[in-house]
Amino acid sequence: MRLSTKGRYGVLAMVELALHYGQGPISIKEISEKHNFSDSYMEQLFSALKNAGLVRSQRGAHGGYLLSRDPSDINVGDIIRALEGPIEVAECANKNENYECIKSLDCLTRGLWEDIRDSINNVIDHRSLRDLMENKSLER
Amino acid sequence: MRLSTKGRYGVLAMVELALHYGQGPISIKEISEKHNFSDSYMEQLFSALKNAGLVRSQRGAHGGYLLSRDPSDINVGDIIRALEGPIEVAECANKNENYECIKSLDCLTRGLWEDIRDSINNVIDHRSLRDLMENKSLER
DNA sequence: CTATAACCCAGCGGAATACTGGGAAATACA
DNA sequence: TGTATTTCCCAGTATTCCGCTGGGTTATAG
Repeated sequence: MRLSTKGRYGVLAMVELALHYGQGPISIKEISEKHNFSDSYMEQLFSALKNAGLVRSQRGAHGGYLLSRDPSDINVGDIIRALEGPIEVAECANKNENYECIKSLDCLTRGLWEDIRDSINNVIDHRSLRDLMENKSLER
Repeated sequence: MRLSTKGRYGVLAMVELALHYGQGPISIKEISEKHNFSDSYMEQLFSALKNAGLVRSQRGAHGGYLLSRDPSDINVGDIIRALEGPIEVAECANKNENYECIKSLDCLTRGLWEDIRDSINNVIDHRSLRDLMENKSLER
């Protein structure tokens, strides 16, 4: 039950961009050197983040990446889903109502997987990059 | 962010035992045939469940496994942790306070991983086998 | 023109996951 | 007493996925 490095590196990198927000682009090299990530691996993550519309890029010398909107407007869920796809604790939990296990015993556990998924989503969808910058926890 | 088959098969198998509670042992064969699991794989899971004290076994003909206590007294968290170890979303989230990342930027994300972990544990620790049998959701 | 960056794509090594197989020891029942 | 049935135990294996490497191309600043 672990997040892959994609999610972890990705969130970390995005926090980095957030801390620089409004101060021009940061290059992949800067980020990966700071955190000891592999350059080309980071590149792939940023490619996905860009496709998801979370960052903008600037090519060429002095180029790099920038957040595409305010840190308070990007939440961790956006980042993780861009990099890892939707949260899916067990296969069946994301299927539609007609999925075969609906009639079998499997269904006794299905609600459980859905609840776990929902609780994860609930955390990551209510935490913005700005919250992380300010080291804020979710008030509960 | 997926549970392994260990966790999924394991919970399912335990629900099966729960449905039979008080009616003698069920063999691995019965369970694995019903759900199309591999016999020997199931065997390994039950070995772990037994070590964790969640089931008792009865060897020989007409033997099998039984819950070691009432279904309402075994929760999903017990089962998943017995089979997969403790929930650990990111490495650092389960380290102690002195872990090195405490001073680095990593810490801005650490609370996040901990919150995700806690929210998962919160779900699985408040759902008993009896709840599953009765298809009860967590009231929220 | 040159250095520096993003971009793009293909492949690969290693670890973990999911599973197989064989042979023991215990128990029920004939 | 013997046989079928079951747990028990351990070792190996197939496969998948994760994390990463490497090659080259295109854009931009100075």
